[in-house]
Amino acid sequence: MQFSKSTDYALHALLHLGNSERHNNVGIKELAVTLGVSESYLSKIMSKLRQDGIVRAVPGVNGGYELAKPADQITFLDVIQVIEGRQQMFECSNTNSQQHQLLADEGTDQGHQARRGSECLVEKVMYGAEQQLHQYLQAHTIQTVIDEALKRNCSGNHDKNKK
Amino acid sequence: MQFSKSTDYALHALLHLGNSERHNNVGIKELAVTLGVSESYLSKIMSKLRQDGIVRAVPGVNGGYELAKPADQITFLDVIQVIEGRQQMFECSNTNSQQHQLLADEGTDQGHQARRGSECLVEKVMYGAEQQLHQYLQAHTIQTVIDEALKRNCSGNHDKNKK
DNA sequence: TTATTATGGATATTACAGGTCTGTAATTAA
DNA sequence: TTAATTACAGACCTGTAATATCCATAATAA
Repeated sequence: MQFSKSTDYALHALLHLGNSERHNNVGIKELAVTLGVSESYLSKIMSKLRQDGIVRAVPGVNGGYELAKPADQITFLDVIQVIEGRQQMFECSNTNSQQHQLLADEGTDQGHQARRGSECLVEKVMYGAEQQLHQYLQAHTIQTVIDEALKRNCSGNHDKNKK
Repeated sequence: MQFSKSTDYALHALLHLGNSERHNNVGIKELAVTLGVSESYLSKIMSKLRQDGIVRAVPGVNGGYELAKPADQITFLDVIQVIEGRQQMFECSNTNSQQHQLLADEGTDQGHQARRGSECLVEKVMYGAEQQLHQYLQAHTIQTVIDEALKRNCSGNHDKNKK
């Protein structure tokens, strides 16, 4: 139950792109060095982001990556779903087990979402939890973090002159 | 980014125990058949639950498992953390990268929780999201689901006479 | 004591995250 | 046009964790 490193890389890469938006674009080499990860691997991740319309890539000399849309329109949820996939975090392994016969008996199939077969009550709770998570992740964007960083730098530097 | 099958098994097993609480305890054999999983594997999971004080186990003839505390005191979060572990879902891989030097500059180490080194802003967002998830999971217990099942059975049967 | 039941260790198997390498395509500078 | 640069796609490798089985052992009740 952990987010993959790829998600970590993706988020940090986007943060970097969002930060240096005045420069046209950033090459994979610079990104890789900044994040401390190999170019080969990072390029895989960037490709995914490109295929999903999060970044734009220009090949050739002086090419590189740039955000495909404003930083405040790229939510954490977007990024995570591109990298981790869109399958739900919990799926009941056997909705047909005796367990469900007992509990749901003949589970009133007008239920919530008319999923395949009778719905699992455990899955329902887990689904609700996931929605909570998604809601929060959707409310936070790349821009959110950039703003936070700027704020911190200002309030941090004005009397934090440690020399 | 998926919950393991073990978590699925654990939750369903506890649900079963909570349901047949009037009977003293339930053997691994019955549990395994009910859930449609092998005894060997399920017993590993039950052991974890026992070590964490979620269930009690009695060996010997007519032995088995029973809930170690009332079903409304066993939260989904409890169960998940026993099975999946208590590590946080997201950890920034390199807090010392150039990335963080740029963004956090010298990240004001009176920060939120005084974690090791300067705190990562990405991690901070992810941590917030995880808290949302935990909050929800903590509000739902084994009893919650049992109640839901009973409610559904009642309202489902009174005019759902499909024959 | 004996049958029963859970426990723990060892071991296999599989899937996947993480990562490297190579050749190809696209673009720009010369 | 050519050459250098850069992203792209695919094949491939590797270690680790999830899933699962089997067996020997300990504990308990009849």
